[in-house]
Amino acid sequence: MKKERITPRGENYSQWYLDVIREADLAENSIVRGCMVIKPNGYALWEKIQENLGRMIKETGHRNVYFPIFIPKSLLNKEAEHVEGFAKESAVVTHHRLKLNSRKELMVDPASRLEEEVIVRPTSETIMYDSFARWVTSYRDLPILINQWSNIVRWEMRTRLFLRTSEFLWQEGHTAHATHDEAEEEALKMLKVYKDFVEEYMAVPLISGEKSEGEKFPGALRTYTIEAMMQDCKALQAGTSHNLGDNFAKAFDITYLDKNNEKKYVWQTSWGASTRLIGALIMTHSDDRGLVLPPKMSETQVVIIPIWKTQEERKSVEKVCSKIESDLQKEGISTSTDYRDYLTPGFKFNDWEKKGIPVRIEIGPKDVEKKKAVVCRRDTNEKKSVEFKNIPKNVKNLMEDIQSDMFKKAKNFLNDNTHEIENFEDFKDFFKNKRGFVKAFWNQSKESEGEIKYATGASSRCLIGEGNGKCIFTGKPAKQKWVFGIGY
RNA sequence: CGGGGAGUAGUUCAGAUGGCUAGAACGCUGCUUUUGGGAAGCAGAGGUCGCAGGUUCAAGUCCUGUCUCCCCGACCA
Repeated sequence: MKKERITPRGENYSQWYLDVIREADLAENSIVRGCMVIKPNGYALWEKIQENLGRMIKETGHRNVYFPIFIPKSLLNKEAEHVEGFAKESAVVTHHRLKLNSRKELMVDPASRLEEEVIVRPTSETIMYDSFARWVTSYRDLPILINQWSNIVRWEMRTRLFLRTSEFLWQEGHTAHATHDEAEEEALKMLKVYKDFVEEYMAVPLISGEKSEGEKFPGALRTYTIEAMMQDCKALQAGTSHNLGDNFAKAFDITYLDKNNEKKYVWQTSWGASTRLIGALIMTHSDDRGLVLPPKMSETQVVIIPIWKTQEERKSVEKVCSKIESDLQKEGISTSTDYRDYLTPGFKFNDWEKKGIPVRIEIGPKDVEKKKAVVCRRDTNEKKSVEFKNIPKNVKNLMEDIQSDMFKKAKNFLNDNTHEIENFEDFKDFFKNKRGFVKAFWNQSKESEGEIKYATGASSRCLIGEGNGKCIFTGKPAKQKWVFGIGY
């Protein structure tokens, strides 16, 4: 029996998002508050990120490390802004033992109270930089270029699968350099790596630039961001890269002797991207039939659906399927054939559409006879009949077409919903009725940012360029052009 | 932490003013017929009605307490 389609976008965007995740079997809420269970289909997406972003991180000279999940409270306390930024969302370990009480119930053993509480890492700057202080003594030890794949805990009040969970997976890079300029170059280089990965592999178009004072990372000198636009026109911060200046070097006493035997502080960067990227992928491309995956992010790129009535037909169809499957694999295309015999073809079509598999090939008795198969692309639902011998080449081209068409479609959407606005009345008017990115000149200050947010719900996303114009808020001459939007 | 809503089968929910053996749909198991866009019939399995008290001849339903979850805000990748 036909079930209702996935909730249409627009009516209830957040419900639609959750439906896509459920129907594609990516993840579910855990019984642990605010945490997420990532199921195999969802984890496969994370593995694509690890594989490709991970390779790009290594290619830029960084090596992987692992630091403890626990951070002594005293370490977290060392950088003033940093503490303040994370204090409100920390999970704290206070005891190390449980015991059974007289009713055989488990309880915390009060005798096991830790002398110093440890914090479950909300990010690893502090625990890593404590080590950096010992690793660095000479200019010859620099630069330090490391990366860590790990989980992170931030005790958020409100959570949402992939976008904001109390525990999430991420990658965090940490570097130390001899000079400010070298650190700045590194921060920008890694922002570029993120942008390249997200646009090229995930087909998610971005705007990128520096964050405002109010939005920057606690403890950073400057924060750079990549921002994506979701289909409800809200902005999603998809990754950040920070120039930490010498703030942490001073707090953790990370110093080296330079060529002139002078003691200097190091200059640092950190940068991270998380499972939120998966949320960005889902919200950028999915439609009312479910998830849509770009070929470069899909574990299975082509699914083959065999169709038969009689056992004889089944034999000849399966023979053709396995030939086509091996032909495709020779072209480097990952395939899967759905041989489940207790389901109808219609059910399977729908099943794989919900999962976002880029291309479906239908092969039945009619096709075997004509030596042609029906090839259907997920992103446009376009079907065509292709001769068996042409399938490998055809599908290979289709992979590239889908990848670039998905990017173009999302890019057009972003452009169509980006506007230039020059005065605050129009600005307020815009966010009253619509959503999207607004480019405007702005003399940034924490106070005006707060007032803009109060009046419109929008906040600055990033600085995108210089020029001459009038500040959107004060009307005074301004040189910086910013992008504003309603954020996730 | 503010404002709403909900806890009943694996899932989504229905069970009005208390009343017979607690229901449906989907899912699950078996058999049969099906199979080119979410198949159909028949037969089954599956429940401490969130938890703890109380009122009553009788509580999923009323009262008190308590816990949890969801949605919208404030906070954040």
